[in-house]
Amino acid sequence: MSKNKVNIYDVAEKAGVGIGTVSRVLNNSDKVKDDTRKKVLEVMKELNYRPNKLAQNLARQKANAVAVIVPSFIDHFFVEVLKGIQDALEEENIDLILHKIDLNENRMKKIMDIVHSRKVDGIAALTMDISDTEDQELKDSGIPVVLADEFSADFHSIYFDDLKGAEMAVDYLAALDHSRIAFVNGDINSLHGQKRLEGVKKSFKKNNIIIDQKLIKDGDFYVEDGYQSMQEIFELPQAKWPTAVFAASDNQAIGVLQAVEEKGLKVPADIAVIGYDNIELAKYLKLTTIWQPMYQLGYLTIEVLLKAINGELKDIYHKELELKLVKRETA
Amino acid sequence: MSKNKVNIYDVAEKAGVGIGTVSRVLNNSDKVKDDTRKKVLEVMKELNYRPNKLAQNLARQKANAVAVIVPSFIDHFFVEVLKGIQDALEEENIDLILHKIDLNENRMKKIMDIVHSRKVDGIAALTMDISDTEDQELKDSGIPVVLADEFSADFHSIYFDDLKGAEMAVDYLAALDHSRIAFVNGDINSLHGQKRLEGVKKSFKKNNIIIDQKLIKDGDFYVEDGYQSMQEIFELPQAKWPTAVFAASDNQAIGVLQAVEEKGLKVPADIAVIGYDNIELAKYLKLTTIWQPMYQLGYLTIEVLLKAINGELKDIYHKELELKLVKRETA
DNA sequence: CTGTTAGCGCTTTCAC
DNA sequence: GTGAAAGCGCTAACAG
Repeated sequence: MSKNKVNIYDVAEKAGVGIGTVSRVLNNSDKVKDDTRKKVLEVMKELNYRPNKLAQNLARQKANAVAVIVPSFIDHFFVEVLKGIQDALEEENIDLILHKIDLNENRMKKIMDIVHSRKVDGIAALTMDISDTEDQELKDSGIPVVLADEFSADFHSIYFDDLKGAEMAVDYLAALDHSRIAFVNGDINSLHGQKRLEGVKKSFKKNNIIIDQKLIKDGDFYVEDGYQSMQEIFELPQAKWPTAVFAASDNQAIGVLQAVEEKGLKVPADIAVIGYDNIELAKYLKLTTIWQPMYQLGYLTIEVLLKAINGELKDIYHKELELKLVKRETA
Repeated sequence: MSKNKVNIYDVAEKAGVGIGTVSRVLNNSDKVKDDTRKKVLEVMKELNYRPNKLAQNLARQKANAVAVIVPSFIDHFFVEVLKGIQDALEEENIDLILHKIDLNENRMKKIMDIVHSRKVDGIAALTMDISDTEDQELKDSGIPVVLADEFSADFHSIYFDDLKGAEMAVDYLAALDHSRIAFVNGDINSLHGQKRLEGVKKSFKKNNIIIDQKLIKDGDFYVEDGYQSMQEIFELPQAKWPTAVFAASDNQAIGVLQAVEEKGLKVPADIAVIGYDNIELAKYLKLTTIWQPMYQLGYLTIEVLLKAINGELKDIYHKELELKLVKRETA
């Protein structure tokens, strides 16, 4: 029977000290005589004592955990970010409570539930655009929040410049002498989708490319959406087909690649393809893409969140992470 | 200033009742007069009161959370499983605390730390083979544990039959008249690797295929390992090349596909490829593979864990999930 | 340096 | 039905 029911009183009694002293050695207080510390430590080991974190947390009014909120669809993008998050958290020995929030449900209510539960000291939200009307309640709660992959004037945020990224992609295609360029966009209702579209248009204008609305598709950021969009493009008269396509995510680029291949066309000879994200797989697919440093995003998000929790941040922290073009073989 | 500092006493006072009553309505106790309940509920809303879960948990001696332990490498396999886990958990409103554990570190110590922290009511461990010598301590702790994708006589476990799966894959290749078959295995030190190798050998024997050790590779379950293994195979004299390869994971199959393609060879005409897992991507790569129902694995794991936590499980639960061959175009 | 005491915010008997 | 009081296991003053 080693059902660990031993608590601080048991240790104190057996060591012949008060519980205050036990608590002190637990918290590495320097004001404990070496002898007593040693004695207490011994008893702890003997009894196989471990502090009850639930009790510690309640007494300290600190949860020693953060919530990470992800959209319901965990895809490659989030996996990369999560890795960064986990690594950053592990170094600090802080628990990661994973919550997923569907786009269609009452997000702010769920978030506020998390806040009020007191089970976390802070929140990292991935790709959650919080509308201005919603955010007041969250702001008022005073809980540290950092937005990853989303900008907000009201919260710490770490983000990429979607416009710039899209522009970069199309510029590259244009430099390769493509003038019939399709854009397979993701969710046009998201800020990401809108900004990327802006970037595409900006580049088109700059490079004197005439916009063909039939070559601009939107859907979502998944593989099937890319596949679907490309299928639709192939329904156009062949003369209208693009010589290059920019997909708003690597996932979609994979779908595009599939569709192109099924058509018996060659990449990049017949149709060049450039993606967005640089997920791990992109390397193996030899996909040219825009690299969003996702791991770094996750890691930095936590670093900032922990600083916020520790009150080390006076102002709202805003940071744009640099995008990079990764040239491989599809464009 | 809405910094939610309101507690059960505030509510009790304002409602003109004792804290016991407030607690009762909080817990939907039936022995509260409708009038008082209504009154208390009103005050709660008015004060925007939410129970402090930290305190609830301490008083109840229950964390309302489970730990999910994953290996440090979160790949597509785990993402699928995680989805199932999350869905199952969400229905029960239980928190998911994600821990990663590296293979090389002191796993049991980390696990026992989690156990003793009291922050979780149970543990779901993915792909963790717990050695017999280690498991005693965990068993003694009495905390509910369920192993996913790993069998153990001592713990609830939900698993696949690796031997059968590998056999199935090679049988299929043999039925396609392949007799020079390479096996690109994963970690040979893992039970999975060993069992799959057994399955391959069993099928070889059954189908009168002579084992060529040069065509049996091992490494790890990642893309690069598959790529690497295939490269090594291509270093053999061309006459020795296989006409088909079975990869122990879809990740590796992707690597194999790459290597084959770079060689200018056609799949499946020159070399057929079959994978293992059926990750989401497999569909788009048209990869023939052995389907391990990963989502179901995650979902069931949580269902079992919650039952164990609620004391609804008398015996150790063991369940083998069925594998299935998914025929697509690479073999 | 160390013991004692009062919380942390809730649940849960135990009386009335 | 409901209030009062005693924990849950720990931290953090407060004395000495």
